[in-house]
Amino acid sequence: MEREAESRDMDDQVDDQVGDQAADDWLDGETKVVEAPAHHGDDVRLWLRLLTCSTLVENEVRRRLREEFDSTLPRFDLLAQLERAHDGMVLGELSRRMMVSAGNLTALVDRLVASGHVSRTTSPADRRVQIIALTDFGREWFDKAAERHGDWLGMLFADLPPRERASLMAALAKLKQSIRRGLDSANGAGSRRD
Amino acid sequence: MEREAESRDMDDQVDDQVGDQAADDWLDGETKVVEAPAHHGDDVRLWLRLLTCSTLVENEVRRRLREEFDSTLPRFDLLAQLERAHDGMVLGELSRRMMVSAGNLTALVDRLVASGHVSRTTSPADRRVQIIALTDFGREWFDKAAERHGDWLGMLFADLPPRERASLMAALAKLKQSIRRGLDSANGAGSRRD
DNA sequence: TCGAATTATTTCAAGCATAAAGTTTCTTGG
DNA sequence: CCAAGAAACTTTATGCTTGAAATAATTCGA
Repeated sequence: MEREAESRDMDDQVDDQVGDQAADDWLDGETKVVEAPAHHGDDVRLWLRLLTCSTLVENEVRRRLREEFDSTLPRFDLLAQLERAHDGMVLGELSRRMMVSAGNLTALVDRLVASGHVSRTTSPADRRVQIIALTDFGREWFDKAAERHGDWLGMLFADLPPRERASLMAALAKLKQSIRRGLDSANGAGSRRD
Repeated sequence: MEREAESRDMDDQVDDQVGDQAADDWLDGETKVVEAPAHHGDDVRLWLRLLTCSTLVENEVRRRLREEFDSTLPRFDLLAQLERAHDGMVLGELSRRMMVSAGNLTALVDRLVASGHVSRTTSPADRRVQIIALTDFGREWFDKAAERHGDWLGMLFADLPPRERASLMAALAKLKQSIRRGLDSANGAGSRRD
């Protein structure tokens, strides 16, 4: 078995000696010999490193939102999605973009309506549809928070050399493509529009 | 204000025309002129891209853990931490490694004790301390789950070209360093041992 | 047209996560 | 020795998150 429990924080101290031996255990074109338990050690390490970085950033952003704005990341995220949609956005679309379940949003939107940041309107065309939109107050609030949000990220990423930054952006784009393809092939090859 | 609400999913379609004009608004070595609201557009884009990737992976791993093992990511994470600690691990250490609050773990450990995956023992040396350890059953379970976990990641990352993979690993290491430094300088410069 | 299927959202139960306050136990300085 | 303080953990209140089931509205086919 693979030992993958390297503490998410120690991943750069861990000795990387897995050595992909699982080239391909095929005798001919049809018979697989050993059902080789390919280790995927590199994959796990990559994932843990990615996860560590996003957790660190996420926790800091959460902390700051709470301390400076007495708010939360989901609230900020939702307003951020709405910020460009000047005519509001349908709840389902919000759900897809934020990659969270619709059931989740019901309560979140409730709270944001209660605090005056967004409005919720039933679509006249289709009475099933809820349209969520920023209020003026919500927009003002978001503008302030977004500026600080940028500052925090700037601070966190300040020591990343430009070279690494560029290659990170490029590699993450490739990674995302790979993930999407992986999701498509594994699960139904249904149309991915999100 | 910066417009940063590019849907986390559309970030590679978005036209990147921010154009870092905020070089440095200094007249001499002492006086900052405009308190320039540096946009940090690149920082935000980098963050959103990172976040999208980890959310996609995380959601898929959660889904699979639930469907194939009727389990959750926090449960898996906790067992993964324990897997290497053959004499168990103190709850506080677990909390630090998993980057979650201790209060959170109390209930999570309760459930894992109830399901027979881990044991919880009060340290004889210090009766405040709780030692959490894998049971045999927990270890067997984890071994199976970890193998599948590796498979899933292998599938998701399969289409990532080796070149990008290498530069991603390297760049993420740098990124993590930058984040850590950012956290240290912003908040207290207290000793970071985690 | 009318009933079945589909779509959009809400409700529900359970689990995850946090910060702040509380409890128990240890440590330490006087 | 013994209080003050620190440390490890738990409790509490609140919010986020999910999947599954329920509800309501629309669409579509016969």
